[in-house]
Amino acid sequence: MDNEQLKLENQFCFRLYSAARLMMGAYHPYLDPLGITYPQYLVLLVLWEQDKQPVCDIGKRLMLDTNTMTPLLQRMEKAGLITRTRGKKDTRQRIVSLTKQGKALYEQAQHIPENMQKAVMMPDEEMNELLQMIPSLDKLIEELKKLNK
Amino acid sequence: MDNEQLKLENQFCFRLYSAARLMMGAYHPYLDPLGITYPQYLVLLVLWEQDKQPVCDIGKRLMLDTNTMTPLLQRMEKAGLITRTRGKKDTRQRIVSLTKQGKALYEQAQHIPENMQKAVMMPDEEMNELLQMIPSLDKLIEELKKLNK
DNA sequence: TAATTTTGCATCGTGAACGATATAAATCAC
DNA sequence: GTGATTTATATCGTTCACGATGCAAAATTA
Repeated sequence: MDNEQLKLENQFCFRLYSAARLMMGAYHPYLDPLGITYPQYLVLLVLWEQDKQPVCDIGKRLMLDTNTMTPLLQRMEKAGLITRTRGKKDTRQRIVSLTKQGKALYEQAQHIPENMQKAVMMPDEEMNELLQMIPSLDKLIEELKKLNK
Repeated sequence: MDNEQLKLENQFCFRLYSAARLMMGAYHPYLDPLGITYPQYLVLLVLWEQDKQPVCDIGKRLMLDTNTMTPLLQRMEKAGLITRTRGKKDTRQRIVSLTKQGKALYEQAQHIPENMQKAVMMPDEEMNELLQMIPSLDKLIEELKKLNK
């Protein structure tokens, strides 16, 4: 079994997969007190930017289909973070709105990004390396989006 | 809601999370014919490098705990890819071994890495950008591993 | 307008991830 | 060697991710 490309060490995707998992784990200390999970945090980020969006718009931002979004939003509704009302113009749509509680979490989330940054405790130099990855990641994501269609 | 750091656009983790998901999706055309999932592919990569390993060693390589590994391996055993035998020296251990079928998949997996690379269809320049990310990703993973302990 | 296609959402089933908890075997401390 | 601790694995419950399917409303086409 000597195909170098088939060694775990040489798998780019495994690194992405691991980094994403570990990163989500690192959010736990900051999201647990708010009673939300990482995907729920992402939904809130979208709604904090713009309240009252249909499910499909949120899904497009997060690149998630309704079979993932619907149960996720149902849990958030049960938790009192959002409401899901019928669209007036297009009655198929479910308009997702922040509740008072969902809006209130925004204040508590203020310091999550900087706390995360501090938590990783990387020297500035390494932090810059990460920031330099962003354009490459974005290009990759664009390619993969095309591929997954 | 004007905290720039709390915009989805500025979330490094969201990019990781999305890239990892989409990348796994891109593996589908190559893994479906083999009847395996991406995490199962990772287990096979580890076993193809070195057969007959206890669960914890595989878990360490993949950075996954037994609560993820055990069900994953049980499914792979049911699919006839591996066997799980008791360790002789340490009877607590489960030694995971490739079956004939599990070994045979190695041949079928030979071209997955290059096919994936072709599928993404990135110009060499962008591919190099991705390869340049590897050291930074590895550093990040190391930091996060410490953090998740 | 009637027929067709597309869109928006929901449901179901399966496979991960992972926190919490349990259990037995191995190791350590004294 | 006995008691305490650690280690290796397993189980359970919850939340995601996602393929497949269904359905009704909207948009398109005939």
